[in-house]
Amino acid sequence: VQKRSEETKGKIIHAAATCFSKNGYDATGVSEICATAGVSKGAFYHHFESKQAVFLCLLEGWLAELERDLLALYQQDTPLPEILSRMTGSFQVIFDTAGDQLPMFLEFWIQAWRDPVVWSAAIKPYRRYQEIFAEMFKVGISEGSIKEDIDSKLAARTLVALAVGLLLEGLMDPDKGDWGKASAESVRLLVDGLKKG
Amino acid sequence: VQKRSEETKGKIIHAAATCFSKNGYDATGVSEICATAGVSKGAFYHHFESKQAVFLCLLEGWLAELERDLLALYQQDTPLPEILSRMTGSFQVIFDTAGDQLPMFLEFWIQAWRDPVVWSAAIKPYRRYQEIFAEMFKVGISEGSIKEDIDSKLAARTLVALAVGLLLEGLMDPDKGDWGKASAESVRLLVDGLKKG
Amino acid sequence: VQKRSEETKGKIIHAAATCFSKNGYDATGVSEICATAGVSKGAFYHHFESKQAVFLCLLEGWLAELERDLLALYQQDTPLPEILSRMTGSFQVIFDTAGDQLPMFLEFWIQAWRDPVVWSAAIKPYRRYQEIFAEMFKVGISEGSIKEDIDSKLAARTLVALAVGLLLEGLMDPDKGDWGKASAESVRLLVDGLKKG
Amino acid sequence: VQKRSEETKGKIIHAAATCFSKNGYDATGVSEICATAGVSKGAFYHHFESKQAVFLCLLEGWLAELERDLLALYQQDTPLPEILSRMTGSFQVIFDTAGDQLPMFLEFWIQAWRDPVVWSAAIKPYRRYQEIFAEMFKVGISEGSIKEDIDSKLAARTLVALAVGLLLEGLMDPDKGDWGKASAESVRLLVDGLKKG
DNA sequence: ACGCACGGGACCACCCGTTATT
DNA sequence: AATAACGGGTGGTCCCGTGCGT
Repeated sequence: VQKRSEETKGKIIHAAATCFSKNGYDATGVSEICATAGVSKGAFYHHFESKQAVFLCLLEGWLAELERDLLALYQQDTPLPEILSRMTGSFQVIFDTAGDQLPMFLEFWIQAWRDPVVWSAAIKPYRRYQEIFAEMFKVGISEGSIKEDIDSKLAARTLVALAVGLLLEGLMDPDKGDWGKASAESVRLLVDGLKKG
Repeated sequence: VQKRSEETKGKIIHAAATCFSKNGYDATGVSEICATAGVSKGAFYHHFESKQAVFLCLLEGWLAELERDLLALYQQDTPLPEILSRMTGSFQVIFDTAGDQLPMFLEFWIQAWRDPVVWSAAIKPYRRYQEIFAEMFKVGISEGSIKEDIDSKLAARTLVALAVGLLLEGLMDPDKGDWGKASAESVRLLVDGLKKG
Repeated sequence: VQKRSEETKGKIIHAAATCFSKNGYDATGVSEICATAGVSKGAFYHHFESKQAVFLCLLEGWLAELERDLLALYQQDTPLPEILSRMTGSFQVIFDTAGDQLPMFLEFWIQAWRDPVVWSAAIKPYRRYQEIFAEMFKVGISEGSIKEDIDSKLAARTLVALAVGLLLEGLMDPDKGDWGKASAESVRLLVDGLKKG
Repeated sequence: VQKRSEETKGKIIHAAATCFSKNGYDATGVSEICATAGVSKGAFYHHFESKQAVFLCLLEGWLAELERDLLALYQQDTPLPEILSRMTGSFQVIFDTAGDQLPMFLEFWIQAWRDPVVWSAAIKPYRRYQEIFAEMFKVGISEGSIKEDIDSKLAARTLVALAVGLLLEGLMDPDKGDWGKASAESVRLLVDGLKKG
């Protein structure tokens, strides 16, 4: 079977995520990944063309998961403020569970800025997130929970940017215990200003 | 004289900024910096202890400049919304003038996350920025331009995070012509929600 | 097979011995070793962790061989003076065959003085040699060929020190033709003083 | 005046001795010597042509001192065994006072083996030491304290070699407290074998 | 007599990717 | 499918010595 093969590939991907998170893309060597995964270089280059290929694989998985989560939120039949509240409520959870892989986010960003291949793989999903939120705000306006004079696209853009900014701040701040709560409050501060009444 | 020395050091710093911005810290070689600066490796290591030392030097200069600009804004005797409006108005200018060095910002952040030395050099000024903005908001509340029930610290934190997020977005977006304007609008969206009446 | 591997490793070790002997440990570059061995740097660092690792490998091999030879002498059932005589008789042979690698001995010593790792690798066997000789002298006393009032440990220590001193002298003296004979005479001079009657 | 000049030169020489002893000739950088001496490289290269020049200067000083001490012993009007006894008695003193510079001895030896310039500077004095001792033994024979059938040259050579060997052993042994005494005993063991009666 | 800035060249370690081998 | 050996090249650091200036 090729079950064994899939397993090896999984180990490599997992190891790569760990290494990239810990030391960054550039500073991580292929040998290091192999050692962490417990496989040989031959195995690595059998499954992936290059170091970048693993990185892209990682990126795609991350983006797909993010979009899935987002769409799950969107399709619920709930008022927008409630949705955002839930979302922010899950910030701390995100941090606690996937906190180790969070530095990867920065790594993705920086590589995307430099490498056109990574860029095009990252920018499209990113735009889609903005569109999803814009759609949410539109619904919010039509359902009367958001002020009518708000530009839904601008609001979406702002919200996403704020989230990104808060994420970066969370990276720097060692006080991760409070990060989720504080971030939720920040988002609420923004959203409160958009709410009607 | 040691005028020559200062000149050489300046050339190195400038070259390093260029290279780091273009290729990132890790991918930039010392030889590359030297070649760009037009100096020898001997000269480089005469002025700096290591590659990291140049990086730190760059970071400190950047942070100092930022703080200077911020304090200049703060000390003006103007209503807060007007101050923020001016600030956002200068966003586009920043992008046009120092746009090439903006990737350095990300580089700073990522290195700060990894290296404790860089971190402690970056985190203090960052906290100071937050405090400056918090002070601004306090003044805004007392002068009656900001809602009384706003937590000034939270507002400051949110504003800075938003700025950081917008900056990152600007990096990704090739359409830099509109970035300044769009960012200004985002900030206004946030601030409008905080304004009284 | 891994026969090829063993061969490469052997070539590297041999080349390293040559280079260290000729130019010394510090002055020998890894590239030089590789060039002499006819292998690439990749191969070198595949087989050894560092330059020091090859050195230690060399040292261990040398010490092991020495101990083997010594024990072979010890286990013969012959009167002590005869044993020593044979040993000194082989001095010249040593010089002629392994003469080129003799400078390594000094290199070992100096590195052992400086580096604790090398030191602990060298000092134990060295002490063992002293013990072996001490044992020999004890046997010599009990068999009546050595004066009874001789301290066997002191005699062993003195003999080893003399051998070391003669080795160093041999390094300096370009007149290697006579070195073996002269050294044998020196040792006999010492031993004669210890013999009974 | 050039008193200042001499002072600087002295500082450099002293610093070089310290550095060479601590890290060895090859591993010691000129900058390191300068830093230790508290002078600039300009000063260094004003007084010495190269790193080797300082080394040679050091070597010559050392050899001259040694010869002076030896001749002082020789010219005393004392029986040989007494002279040797005194000499060995001063072993421990040597170790305690000049112990730090003792590694220089090894450094001298190894450099002498490699560099003809150093070699010729070192070999002549070394031979002279042997001759001095040979002369001593001759006197010892004629005064009746040494066996008549002893070859004075061989005895001298053996004695010097033993001293050298003991010196090297002292380098390796961390237990320097006992080294002087033990060495004295070793020399006595050899000399006792040469004494008449 | 001495100080500082500098030149250019090496060295060790390591890294990415490939080939021989199983 | 996976291993181990290998190739060649780069990277940061440091070093010896020079030359200008005082």
